[in-house]
Order: sequence, then structure tokens, then C-alpha cells
Amino acid sequence: MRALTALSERSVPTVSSEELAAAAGVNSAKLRKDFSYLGSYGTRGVGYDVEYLVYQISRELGLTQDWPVVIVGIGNLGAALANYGGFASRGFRVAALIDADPAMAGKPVAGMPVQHTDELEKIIEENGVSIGVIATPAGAAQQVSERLIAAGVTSILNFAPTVLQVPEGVDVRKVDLSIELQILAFHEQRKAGDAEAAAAAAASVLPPRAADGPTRKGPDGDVPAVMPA
Amino acid sequence: MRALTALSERSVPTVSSEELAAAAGVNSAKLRKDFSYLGSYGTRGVGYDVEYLVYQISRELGLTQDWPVVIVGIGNLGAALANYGGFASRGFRVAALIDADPAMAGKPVAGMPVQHTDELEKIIEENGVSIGVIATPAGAAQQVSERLIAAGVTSILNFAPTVLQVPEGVDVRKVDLSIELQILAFHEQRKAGDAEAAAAAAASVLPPRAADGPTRKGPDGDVPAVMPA
DNA sequence: ATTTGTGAACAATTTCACAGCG
DNA sequence: CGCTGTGAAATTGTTCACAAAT
Repeated sequence: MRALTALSERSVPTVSSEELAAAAGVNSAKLRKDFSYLGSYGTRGVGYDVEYLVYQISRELGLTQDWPVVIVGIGNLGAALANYGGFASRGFRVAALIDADPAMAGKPVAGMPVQHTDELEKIIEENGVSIGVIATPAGAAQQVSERLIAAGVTSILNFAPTVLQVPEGVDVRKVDLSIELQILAFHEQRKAGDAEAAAAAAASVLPPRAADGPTRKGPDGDVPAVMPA
Repeated sequence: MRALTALSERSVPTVSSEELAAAAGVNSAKLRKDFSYLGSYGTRGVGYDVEYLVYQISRELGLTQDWPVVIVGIGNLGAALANYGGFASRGFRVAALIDADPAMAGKPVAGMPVQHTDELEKIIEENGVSIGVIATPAGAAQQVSERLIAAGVTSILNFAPTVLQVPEGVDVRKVDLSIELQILAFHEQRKAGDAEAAAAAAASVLPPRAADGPTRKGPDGDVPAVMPA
């Protein structure tokens, strides 16, 4: 969509799967196959009509309608999310900011007064909110999710570092900022390790590990296997 | 790891793949297979030693060392990241906060003075930073990434809504907050659509779509296919 | 002359199911 | 007997390659 929107802004009328794939950094066959699930919107020998494709994808992805969301937990992250311009421009309207701290109540954040958790159910029902964002500390997240769900929310974006237990039919997506960094650090470590492997093996004067475990039995000998990222 | 840490805090000595899988919400066979890539750390008939497993996984994931990181772009999101406690507790040390706005220079954010972009190269070299976080507007992200990479950064966590073009050997992970919400909205729409499908079909008085395209030819008739999330 | 749309081939990942160990 | 470790099977996802369409 981002690549398409860029083309649209440059008034490019049509694009081939090959061009679009290059712009988006994906395989052209995959792109065509994905589009084919939406229907046959391309023209053979020509490509895809940019505007029409934007419209069809927007519609299919639900970008043509407005989604009211609530943000629960107005700490640093919650406030950053409230101020984040990317939401409004993509059809998300922040219906309310909710925090459990009574001292926060009434304080303006992103030009909107923070409301107390007591109001949670009322806010959700009055605004027909079906998507909630949880930016509370880990300890509060499960309870907040239960209240959100009881009040009618069926999709949750969870920034708290906990696995939420939710009933069937409720979607949860988790964003864990630390894990993203950890994944990078993991690969970073491997880059360094590969370079040092020979040297370390040759000059090993390190003591064996304290809690001595069984020797590695995996198929790759001593080389640690790659875990999926 | 989170599930394991919780067990460790409760001083649970051993855990079976079945129990741990239930706690983490995954399949027990997958968990065993994943662990087997690290080596054979379990005991048949008993399970895994929690402490030993925590240690082995930490080591393998690179959690035993400290990673200095820089955050570039100290807007709302950058400030939230700077204040985010989760980084420090997982071995990430914020070495510097960098912003292009001269007015920001010297201002304290998260108890640390913001430094100007001019200092970027110096900071990275002096601190041996190999991981950079980009929280700038989309327009600045590519240029920032190039400077980071030229100065020695080889892993980037990108919050800007752009696909970064980076040379071989540099890892990029992208976090796009809007896309997370869009994915939820997509499923939300489908939930609603499924319920309304029958009614809509029966009582369709809507005009045909304005820009009329070819009729859907996909194998599923008129039912939109599920796109991978 | 191009480029789509898509079966079929291929590749990766997940799960099953059970031999074998403690 | 319970539980790991892991081949084999099942499933899911991606890419190839080409007939069909314009």
C-alpha cells in the first residue's frame, strides 16, 4: 500500500507486478498471487491500474472505514501513541485516553483529557469501540483486557509484556519493543561470533561452564542452530 | 523466556515441555524441537531444569551481554522509547539520544541530555554502538540509516514508516504501529462482514461500484480470500 | 510484445507419534 | 512409567514457469 500510494502521488497510472514488487522489496509472483485473492484487477500486457488497486486494497483491508480506538495506560508509551499522527491518517480515531491513576484524570494529553478507568465501560459502549490499545504495565494488562472485552472490545493491541488470556473470537496482537531489540542483538552476536569462532577455538583458556550439562547432540555438531526470527 | 522466568521466580525446579508449552501458548513438540537445536538439556522422564534452561537460552540469545544503543529522533515516540524501562532490564543501555533539532540539544529526556545529529558519528564510535533505533519522521529515516551504518551500526530498529534501503550485512527490523492496528481492523471487518453477509445479499439495494472492474474470477466465487496476517 | 493469473514444484515450518532413555 | 528427542508426515507458504489475455 505504501509503495502504491507513492505511485499514486506521482500520478503514475499503471504499474506492473515486477515494478511494484521491486519498490516494495518482495517477489513479483507472490504479489500477483496475493492480488489474485482479491480478484482479477490487473490487465495482461499492461499491469495494474494504480488508483483502482489502491481502492480495492483499501476496501479489502478495511481502510475505508473509521475505527474508534481507546488507549488504556497513559504513561510514556501511551502518551506517545496518543500523539502519534500515523493513526489518524489511517482511519483510526482515538476515542479516549484512559488511565487508572486518579491524578491523571482530566490532564490533557494530545489535546484530549485523560479519563479514569471507572469510565472505561461507558466510553466503549457510547463510542462503539471495538479496538483497544493496552499500554499499561504488565501487571495490569490482563485485568484491563478483561474489562475491555466485557465491554465489547474484540481486538486488542497489546504493548504490555504479557501473554493475554482471551476468549475465543477476540484478536490480540502483541508489540514487544524489547523483543525487537533482542532479535537484533541475537543476530548481532552471531555476526561477531562467526568472526571470532576460529580464534576462540584456537586460544581457549576459558574454564568449562560451571553447571556442566550434556554435550551438544544436535545434527550440526557444535554450531548453534539458527532459531527462527 | 518470559514463562521460564516466571517459573524461576516461583522457584519451580523443573518443567516439562508440556507444562511450559501451555504457559507460553505454543505446541509442546515445537518447543522440544527448538530446545533440541540448543543441545540436549532436558532429562527424559523428568523435564527441563528451569535455571539451567534459563541460563542456556540467555546465553544463546545474547542476553548475557550488554548492548549500547542510540535512539535517533527524540519526538514523542523517541522520548517514550528513552523512558521505556524494558530496555535496561534486558541488557540494552541507551548510550545517547540524538535529534536533528538544535532546539532539542541539551534538553534532558529520561535523565539524559539530547545530543545533536552532528555528534552522531562520534557517539557511535566512542561507545562501540552496533544497534541503532530510528524514531524520526519517514523523510529523514533513510539518511539517518546511512549515517548510522557508515559510522559502524549493523542493526537497526526502524519505527519510521519507510522501507530502508541498506547494504548487505545490515539487519533491519521494522515496527509499524499503524500496520498493527490495520491488521486488527482487517480482522474486525471480517468478523462484522461474516455476520452481515447474508443480510446484505438478501437486501442489496446498493448501486454497483462506481469504477466498475472485471468480475471476481477467484476460486472462491464472491467470498474474499483470507490474506496472511 | 508484455504482463497477468495460476497450476505445479519446491521450500520451509509445524505437528505427529513413538523409540528410547532415565 | 513419563517425558525427551527426533525421524517422518502433514501442513503451510513461496517461487517457478508458462498458457492465456490484451
